[in-house]
Amino acid sequence: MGGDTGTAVTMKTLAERLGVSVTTISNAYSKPDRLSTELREQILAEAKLAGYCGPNAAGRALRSGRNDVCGFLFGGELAEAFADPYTVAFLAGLSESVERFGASVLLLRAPHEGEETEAQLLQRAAIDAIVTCSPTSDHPGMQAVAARGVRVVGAQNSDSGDWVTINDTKAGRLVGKHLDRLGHRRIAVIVPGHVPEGEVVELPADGSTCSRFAAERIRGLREKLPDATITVVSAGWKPKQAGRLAAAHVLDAQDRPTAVVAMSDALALGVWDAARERGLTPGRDLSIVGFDDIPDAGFVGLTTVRQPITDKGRLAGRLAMDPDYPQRQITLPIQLVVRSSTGPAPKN
Amino acid sequence: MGGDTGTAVTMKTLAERLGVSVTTISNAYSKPDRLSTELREQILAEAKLAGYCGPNAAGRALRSGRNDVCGFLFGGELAEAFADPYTVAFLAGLSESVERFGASVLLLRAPHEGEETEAQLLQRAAIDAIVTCSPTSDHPGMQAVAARGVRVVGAQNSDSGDWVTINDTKAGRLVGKHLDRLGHRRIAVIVPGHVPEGEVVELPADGSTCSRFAAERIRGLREKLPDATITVVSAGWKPKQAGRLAAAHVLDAQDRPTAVVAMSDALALGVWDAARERGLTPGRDLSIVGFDDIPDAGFVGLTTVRQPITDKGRLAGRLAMDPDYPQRQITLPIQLVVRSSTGPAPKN
DNA sequence: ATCGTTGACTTTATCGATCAACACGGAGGT
DNA sequence: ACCTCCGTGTTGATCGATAAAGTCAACGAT
Repeated sequence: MGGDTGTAVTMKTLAERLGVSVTTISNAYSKPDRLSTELREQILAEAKLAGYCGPNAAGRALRSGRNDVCGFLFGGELAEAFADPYTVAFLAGLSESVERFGASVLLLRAPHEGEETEAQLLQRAAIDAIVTCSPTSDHPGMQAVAARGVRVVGAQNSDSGDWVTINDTKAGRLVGKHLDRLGHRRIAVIVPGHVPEGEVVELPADGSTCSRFAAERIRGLREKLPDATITVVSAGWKPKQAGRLAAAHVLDAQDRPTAVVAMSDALALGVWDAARERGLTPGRDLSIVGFDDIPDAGFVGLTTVRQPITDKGRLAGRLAMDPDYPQRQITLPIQLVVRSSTGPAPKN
Repeated sequence: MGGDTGTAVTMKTLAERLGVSVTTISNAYSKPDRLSTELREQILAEAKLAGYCGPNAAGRALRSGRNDVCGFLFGGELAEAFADPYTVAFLAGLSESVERFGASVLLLRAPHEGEETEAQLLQRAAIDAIVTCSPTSDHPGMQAVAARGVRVVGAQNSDSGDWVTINDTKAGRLVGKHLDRLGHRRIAVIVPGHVPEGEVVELPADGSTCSRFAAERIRGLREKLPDATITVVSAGWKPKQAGRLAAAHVLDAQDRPTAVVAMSDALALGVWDAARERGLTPGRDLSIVGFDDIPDAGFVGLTTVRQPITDKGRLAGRLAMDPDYPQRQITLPIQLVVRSSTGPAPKN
C-alpha cells in the first residue's frame, strides 16, 4: 500500500503526480466549490493512495494566519481544573462553542513566578485567542497573557478588554440582603488565593487586598449588612481544602460567626466539612452560602448565587473566536437560590 | 508606547531595526547560549519596546517540524470527559507529563460518523502526537486518527502501535475469582457503548461484539466462573445514566443476578443508584463491582479493580512526546480492592 | 609564521500551504 | 463578429521562522 518512497508526501509531490497545480490540491481540501466534483474526488482518492495526510497544519496556519485554536488558561494545575465543577462546566460551554467555529481548545496553565517553562508554553502556543478562567484576574503570572499578543477574553470583571462575567456587587447584595433578613451580624467571608497551601490568613475586611471580583462581592455584602462584623479569610487556591481550613480558622475563634460566605460553592463545600467536623448543622448552627450553583450545591442543599456557568463558557468562546461579535463585555444574570444551608442566626 | 506603525512586528522588522540578522533574533529567543548576553538583553529589550510578541508559533512549527502539542482524543462530548473521574485523572497525568516535554494538550473530540466538522478538526489540528482515551478503541470514528499521520498512543490494548494499558483478562479473573468465592452464579456485566442514549441492549455473553477491553475482561471473568450464568448488557456511553439504565434492565428481569460487574466505576455508581431505587442494599442484596478505583469508589465503598489511572496518563504522555522511549507497549499493575459493595450471594 | 579552534554572527535555502492576480475556453448578450 | 462574464485552474509571491553552512576576527599552540 501507500506507494511512496518513504519521504513525506506534500501537496507539491501530489500535484506533480497528478499533473495539476498545488493550489488545486489545496482547493480540493479547503474550497470544494472551486473545482469540479470529479477532479476533487480524483484528487482525494489519489491522495489517500499516496499516503497524503491532508494539508499540513503548520503551513496552513502560517499562511492563513489562523490556528483554529482557542487557548484556555487556568490559574493552577490542570488537574485541579478538572476537579473543579465550576471549571468543568465552563469548559463544557467553551469547547462547545469553540467547536462551532471549527476550532479546538488548548489547555494552558498560567505560569507562576519563576516558572520559565510554563511561560514559554504560553508564549509558544499556536492560538488565535485565549480565554482565562481564573478565580482572579490578578493571579500571579496572569499578566503574561497580555504580552502574548492575542485576543484575550476574561471570565471576570476588568476595566478594559473583552469579558463575560456577572455583576459581582449585585451578587454580594443578594447574599447580604438574605443574611440580613435572617439576622446574621457576625459573618466570615472566605476568598480563594493569597497564601500557599496549608496556611490561613486574615485579610482587610474591606476587601481591598482581594481580587476584584471578591472585593466587589464584599462591597455588595457590606452594603446590605451595614452593622455586621465581617471577617475576610483565605487559605489558598485548592477550593475544598482551602474552604475547610479557612472555616476551621474562623469557627475555632472567639466570637464564632453565624454565617460563612464562601466565594465559590467548591469553597463552601469545604466549609461544610469543617462545620460537620465540629458538630455544627449547616442552616441551623451555621449558615453557609456559596456562589456558582454547581450540581453538588443542589445535592447537599447549599444556598448559593446561581450563575449560568456553561453559558459563560459558551459566550467566552464566541468572543474569543469571533472578533466581530459586537458585544464585547457581557454581564450574565444571576439569581439567589435559597436552600437549607441558611437559616435564622442562632440566638447565641 | 509600542512605537510601531501598526503592522505586525516580525523578526525581520526587528532585525532591520537593530541591524542584526533574523537568525540572531531567533537565537535570542530559542538558543540563548548562541549569542553574547549583552546582545541578547538588548534584543529582548528592544523587542518589548517595539511590541514584538515573540516568535510566531506557526512559523516556528512549520520550519522546525514540531508543534509542541499533544492531542487528546476523547470518544464523546468533551463536557462528558470532564464529568468522568477516570478521564479527569488520566488528563491530570497526561498534562503533567506533556508539560514536562514543553508541550501542551489539545482537546479533541473523536468524530462520529457523518460529523464532517469534527473530522476536519482532527485533521487540521497542529499536533505532534495524539493520545486516545476512549473506553473502546473501536469507538465510531476512532479510526479517523490513523489517517492523521501522527504518532498515536492508545490507552487500551491493541495488537500494534503504542499503548499503555492494563491486563484486562487478569482484571476479569480477579473479579471472577472474588465473586466465585462469594458464591455468585448469576452475574450481569455492564459494558459501555453500543446503543444510543436511553436504550438498552443485551449482547452475546461471550463478549464477541464488545470492544476488546470488555471482551477480555469477560473472558477472565468466565474463566473463574465457569458454571455461572453471565448476561452482558449495554445502555450507551454516558456512564452514570447507562449504568443505572442497564442495571434497571437486569434487576427487573425474571432471574435477577446476584452480582453486577460494571466495566467502570462510573457505570457502577449508576448501578448503585438503580439498586437503591429498588430497595436493594449493595453488598447484601446485590453485589456490585467496578473497575478503575476512582475517588468516589472509596467514598461509597465500591469493590473495584484499581488501576493507576494518573500514571497511565503520565506514561501515555511520555510515549506520545518521546518517540525514542524504548518501551512502547506498557502494561500497568492492577489490584482488586474489596470494599463493602460485595458480599456472599444471597440464598435467594 | 602557520594552522586549527572557538565564538559570534550572517547568508541562503527552505518548511508546506494559501492568497491575489491572472489566463483560458466557452456561454450569453447586443 | 465582438465583448463580457463565469467557471476552472495556473503562476508567483509570501506567511514567519529555523537549520545548515559560511564568514570573519581573535587566540593559543606548534
